[in-house]
Amino acid sequence: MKKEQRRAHILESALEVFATKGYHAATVSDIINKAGVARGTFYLYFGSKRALFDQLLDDLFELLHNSVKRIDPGRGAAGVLAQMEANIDAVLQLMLDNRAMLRILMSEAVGLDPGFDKKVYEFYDRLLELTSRSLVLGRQMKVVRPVDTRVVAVCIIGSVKEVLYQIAIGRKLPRRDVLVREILEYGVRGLLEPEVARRLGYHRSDRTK
Amino acid sequence: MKKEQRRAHILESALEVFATKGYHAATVSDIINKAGVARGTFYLYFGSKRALFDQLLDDLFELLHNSVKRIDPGRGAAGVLAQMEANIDAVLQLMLDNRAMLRILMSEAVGLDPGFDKKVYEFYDRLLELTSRSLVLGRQMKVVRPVDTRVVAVCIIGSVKEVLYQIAIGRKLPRRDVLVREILEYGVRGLLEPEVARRLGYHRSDRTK
Amino acid sequence: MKKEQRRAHILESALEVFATKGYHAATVSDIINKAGVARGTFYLYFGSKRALFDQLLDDLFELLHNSVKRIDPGRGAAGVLAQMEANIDAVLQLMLDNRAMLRILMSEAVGLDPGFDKKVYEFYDRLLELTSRSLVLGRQMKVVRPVDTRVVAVCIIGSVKEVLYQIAIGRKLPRRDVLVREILEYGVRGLLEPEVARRLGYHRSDRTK
Amino acid sequence: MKKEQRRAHILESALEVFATKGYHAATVSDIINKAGVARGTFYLYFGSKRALFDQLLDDLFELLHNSVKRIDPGRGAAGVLAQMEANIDAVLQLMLDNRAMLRILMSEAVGLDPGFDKKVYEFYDRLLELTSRSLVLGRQMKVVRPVDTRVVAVCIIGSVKEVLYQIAIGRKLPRRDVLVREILEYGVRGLLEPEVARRLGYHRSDRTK
DNA sequence: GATGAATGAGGCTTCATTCAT
DNA sequence: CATGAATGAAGCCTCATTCAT
Repeated sequence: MKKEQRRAHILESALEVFATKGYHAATVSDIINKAGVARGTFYLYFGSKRALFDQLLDDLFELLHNSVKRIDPGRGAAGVLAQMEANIDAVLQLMLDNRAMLRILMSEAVGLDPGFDKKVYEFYDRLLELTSRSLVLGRQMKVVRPVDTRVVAVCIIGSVKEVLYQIAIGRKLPRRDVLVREILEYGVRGLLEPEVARRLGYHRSDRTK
Repeated sequence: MKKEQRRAHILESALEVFATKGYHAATVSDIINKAGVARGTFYLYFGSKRALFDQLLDDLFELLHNSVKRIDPGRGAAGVLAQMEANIDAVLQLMLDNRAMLRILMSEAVGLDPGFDKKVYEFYDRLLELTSRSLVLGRQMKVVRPVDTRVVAVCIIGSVKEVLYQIAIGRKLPRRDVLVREILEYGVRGLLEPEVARRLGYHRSDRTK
Repeated sequence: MKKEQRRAHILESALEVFATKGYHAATVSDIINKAGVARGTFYLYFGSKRALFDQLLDDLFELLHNSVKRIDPGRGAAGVLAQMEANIDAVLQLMLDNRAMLRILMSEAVGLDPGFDKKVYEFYDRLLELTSRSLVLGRQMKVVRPVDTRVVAVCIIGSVKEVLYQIAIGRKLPRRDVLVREILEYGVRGLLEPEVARRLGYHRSDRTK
Repeated sequence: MKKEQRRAHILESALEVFATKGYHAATVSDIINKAGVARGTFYLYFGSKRALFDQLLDDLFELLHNSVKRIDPGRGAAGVLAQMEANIDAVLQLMLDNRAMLRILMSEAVGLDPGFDKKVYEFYDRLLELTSRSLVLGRQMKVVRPVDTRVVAVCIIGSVKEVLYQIAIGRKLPRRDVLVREILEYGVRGLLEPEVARRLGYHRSDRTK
């Protein structure tokens, strides 16, 4: 039991160090100093700095994955929207409550090396898959207009990611509830005034403008 | 003249190396080998590896910035949309034509260190500023419904960025024209069928659902 | 009783590990894994990895020493030869039956550090002393021709050692009885045909060729 | 040119360090301190401590190999003996003139790791091959009595090696000329007084004692 | 200007040994 | 007695940068 605590403690310390200095600038010395353990202890629990970061990333992805629920179409269009909202809210809440993890996801886990890239790629793959599926579902329910679901899924993920990224690099944005609402509305109703949309030919569902 | 060519040659070589191996994995040796110059020569043209990367990033940001035109409201709602489309198209074209730069932007320029973050932050700042301004303009023209322009600007940027990111990490997405259309339509008209939007109360422009 | 068994068990395990991986490449972890004891237990029985190896070497040298009997001159020239043969045979048998120890002797005990060298030096010293003494005895019995007993003793030891060394590094050599016979005959009668030796002036016992 | 000198200088310094402290105990710091070069310079010339030692060993083996000449049977039995003497003399001279190399060969190059063992094995292989061939030649010339040439070749090499080994670990032995004579005579005429050999049945060339 | 040999700070990792339980 | 988690000294190697030619 003590071991698991120790391990968790080192992991936490490393998380903070990585978030502050970045993966490359962070040294094992930084981590063990912060954790207050000996050098050897570090390697007792983690095979390498890289392996520890791997672990951190896996944990983060698992948390994120768990906070996103698959859409249940059973409750109609309004229900689907509510579920989408809940998902966005959960992701934002998770990441905003843990800025260190946010920085890891948004900065450190990017372009580290092919091995990491693969892991990140696969994570976004799962996320895109979930999103795409929801869009296809929406199409079947005649709720979503004809779109290229692959591309639009990317746009949706991108909106959430960018909000988080901007927060990660320090930009001040509104409170979480506003963020969720704006992201969602931007996605579902778009930017135009209904009246204008109609006038510009955006009132039909087909692609022939 | 000769000097400027040499400098450009080293810069190009470095771009490829950084894009292939990433900033940290790329060594000065890699760069001078690719460029075919001596080690000392490298430092004759660039103060440090870091300074060279700075230069590369500045160039990239300038290119990107130049490919985005400020929206001219004089040509009405349809004109504004066309200009937005042109901007998205220009950015995609620029980056798709230069995968090395795309990789730099999407991977290497992220989370390098606080100094770089500032540069990147400022770039996105200018971009967000432009986008926000367009949105405010749209509001004034009564074309855009009431939104939090700061947040929505982030969403728009995020959509474009994510499309580019997914391409950078190797995902196959449709041709550029499809991408532009989908991004734009996702943004301006949203996902919902007009009929559904109306039913769900998304037909009014105000926020009181 | 139990303690002595445990100690012996660790010693055996270490012997195998050292023979397989070599002294330096062998870690205490390797040894305790093979022995199935805890790390602390190791240090309960042996002061250090080095001390254990010392022990192993002492045991080996004692075994070897015991397998070499002092020559009894009482039984004439033929008896002396038979005793020499028995000694060589005993050493070969001992080492061939225990390849792990052979490897230790031939590889690991060599050039470890000045402290070990002393131990090894002293072992060979005793061996050379025994051999030299036999040669001196042979001279007194007028059986051995005039030789530099110190040097020739080294040659004799060298022949046996090299045969063992070649076996240790994996060379296929004939069965033990052939080895003993060849080593012995090489030593006592030399290489030349008696007729040739006579012709070349090797028939006299003195040094004036 | 300067580079080759630098390289040779580091090599020499390393040779001394290895001879004094042994391969494992010797650190790269020891070597660069002795050579008076920076750490990086070491790695400019040698990929690793191991690679440098490899080089040292290769050089040594080449020197040794060059100092051993293939026996020319054209000059009769006496000529063959003279050539054998010359070979032994050359090897002893080479090694005695360079105690550092002697220690490397006798101590450090033994049992280092499988890679090194192979190199050493192959060196002795070539040496044994040369020696065996000479023995076969001697048999054909009816100069050498019937022996197992493989085993006897090992004995011959062993005699020379052991003399060198004993010197390497610090034993005082006679001057080189005495060593050569004793080794040679031990090999060619054996230990017995001709008279005794005859009496014991060692006067015939066949194996039926 | 151009070259490339030389530098050395600093990083990661191993592993023999200790000691509280 | 036995355990195994913890320790930290010490080693190897990399690579951005400098500078004499």
